[in-house]
Amino acid sequence: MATTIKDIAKKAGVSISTVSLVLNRKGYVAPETKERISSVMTQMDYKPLHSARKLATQKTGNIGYIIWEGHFSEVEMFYSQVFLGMEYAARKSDNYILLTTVKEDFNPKYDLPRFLKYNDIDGVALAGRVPHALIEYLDNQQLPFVLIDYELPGKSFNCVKIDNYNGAFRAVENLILADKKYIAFVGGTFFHPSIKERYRGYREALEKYNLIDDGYLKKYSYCENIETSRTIGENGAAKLLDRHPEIDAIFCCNDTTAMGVITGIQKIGKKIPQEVAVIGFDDIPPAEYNMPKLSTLRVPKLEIGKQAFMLLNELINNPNMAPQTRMISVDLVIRESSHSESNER
Amino acid sequence: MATTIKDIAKKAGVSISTVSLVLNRKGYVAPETKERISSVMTQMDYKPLHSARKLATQKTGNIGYIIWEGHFSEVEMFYSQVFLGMEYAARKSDNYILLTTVKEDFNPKYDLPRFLKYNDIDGVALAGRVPHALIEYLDNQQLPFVLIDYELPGKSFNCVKIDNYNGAFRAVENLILADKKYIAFVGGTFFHPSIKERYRGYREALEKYNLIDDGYLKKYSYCENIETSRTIGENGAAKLLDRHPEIDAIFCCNDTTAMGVITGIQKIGKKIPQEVAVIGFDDIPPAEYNMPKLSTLRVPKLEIGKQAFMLLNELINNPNMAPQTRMISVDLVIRESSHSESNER
DNA sequence: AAAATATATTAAAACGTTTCGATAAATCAA
DNA sequence: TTGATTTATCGAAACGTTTTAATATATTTT
Repeated sequence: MATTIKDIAKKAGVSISTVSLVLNRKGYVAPETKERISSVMTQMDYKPLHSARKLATQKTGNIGYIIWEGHFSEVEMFYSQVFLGMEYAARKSDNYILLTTVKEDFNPKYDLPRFLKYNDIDGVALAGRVPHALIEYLDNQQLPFVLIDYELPGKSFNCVKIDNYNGAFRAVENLILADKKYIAFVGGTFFHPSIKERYRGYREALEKYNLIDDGYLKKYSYCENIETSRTIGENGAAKLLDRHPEIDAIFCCNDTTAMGVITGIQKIGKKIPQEVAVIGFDDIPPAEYNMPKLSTLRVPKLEIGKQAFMLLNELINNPNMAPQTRMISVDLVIRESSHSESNER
Repeated sequence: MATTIKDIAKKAGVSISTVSLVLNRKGYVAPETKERISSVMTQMDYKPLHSARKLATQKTGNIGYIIWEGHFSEVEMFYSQVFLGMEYAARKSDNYILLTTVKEDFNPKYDLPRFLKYNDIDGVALAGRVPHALIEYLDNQQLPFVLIDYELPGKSFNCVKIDNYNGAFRAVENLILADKKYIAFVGGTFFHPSIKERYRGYREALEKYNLIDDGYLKKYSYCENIETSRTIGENGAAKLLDRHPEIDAIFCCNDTTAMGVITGIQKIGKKIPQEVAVIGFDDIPPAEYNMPKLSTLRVPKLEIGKQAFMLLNELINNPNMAPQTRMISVDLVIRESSHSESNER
């Protein structure tokens, strides 16, 4: 039915091998032959059969993308952008990305994603916090994998990380230079190393300017030990501002939380950013459309996906590569929810 | 390297064909032989090679899932759940879902998703509003496809639809029975037939109870002709309540908008639901965690995905099937943002 | 002019399955 | 007992590529 390489060969008056050569841009083939073959290919709308190619080359051409089910449903704005980044990168090469989720009570014995169970992938990307049992499994299977925005203390794996520490530091420093004196932190679960790092950046910026004293962190930071969400932000802002009305800025562990913080502040009736400034982290799509527009640290999510893909590709072609970690830096983008430093003076 | 069907055959002392038969649960094979082969398979951790299978069966085993890029980034809470529903369904069969996005200025001549360009799929699911040029292309190519939560006036395609009309009708009726007198509508773009239908349900419920007069809709409905989002809700609530303080309930075209409406109302300082009740549509994950918790129409997103997958499968196995549309019904779930009918009396 | 090298093309094997048709043994119907 | 049917197994072709090694011609080097 569909045209095959044979049809092309016949019509172009050459052998199958030659057609294959031009298809793969390999070996020597005379310019005029190449030209003729190419034109026959487009003319006959030839599409090489994926499975046949993959069978011959002994690659699957697939890359797995695994994420917690909860993350995908709730924090997804972030990780689905990363997914898109991988997808875009994959478009240029010959790969498909298979996205799947994994349950919170994952057990590698029973719940293995199909593409792992059947070995239908050349490599795997793990997005965000992910079951450790899964990481272990991949490590044992010698399957190439990269961690995205996650790491395991002690172990050194291939990973793509965000420069959380410096981003947080810069944000808080910006608030300080904008003359804010009581800068609070609102965040969610500390299980995630990224959140930890953001908190550290916050703390150390305060230290640098000697703003921190014994009780400071106890007073001014609010964390609920669940996945970060808008609700945490709203609760946090309410409680914090109630107990400590002197707070004039809040740095949030991410944008979702920050948007919650903003509605929390607005309900109390305080002006943003004049009375309380807010800075988030991530720059997810709605941050820009929020009212007021959210100041935040732009994490280049597509770029992260791209880097993950490229790293994974290297790894696939060179399985014995030494583990590599790529650090992605972030940009402070000041919008309406905080003053820009320069506006301030 | 990896064990092949040959290895299994040799070790089990049978032919390749027999192994294939047990692998595919086909034909006659003696119970004890089957048993022996099976145990050899698990023992040797045999994983049939996908590409070889697919080459032999002449199927790709892939299904494409296409969505507008903007939709995926913003309205994604909804369509990504539908995607998950397909993924779950696909897990039980032998399919992978390839998710890809398509740009707003899509042109089938240049921007064709790779899996379409190379024919790497057996069928395609189109999520939500999607470029008409794409639908046309698929139709011409005779590729099996289903529309999810979308339809084209005039043309009859395979699709999975939400019972938008009845859902909206029931929600508004519920508000009426809870003694609300001035029920507004806030929504986004009418390009999407689902939104249109929700609006129609709203209107006809009012008609049924004779609440509607000449100027009603003009007065009480607010729509911005862009993709629906939180911002529309906030703007809508602000303007509507400013001009018409008598409004005591707002029915929203979807949850995202409804959550925006809620913050809008809260900023004005009105009590929800006592002064203004709010009902959304979709029941996306954050609806439940909103403050107050959002009353809404639960759309079974996973079920939609599942139905789409099943319909697509039927279609793939029987390409000449008459176009079918499956209507998925919705449930009214009353939470804190509106009174339950019974609470009211 | 011979030898070496670069260019151009191809035949055939290989990749790991499924499936068709053949064969043979076991069971059943007459 | 014979012939038909069911049960069980297998050999071989087919699926559409890539790739290796061989062959042939053209070009360059000696």
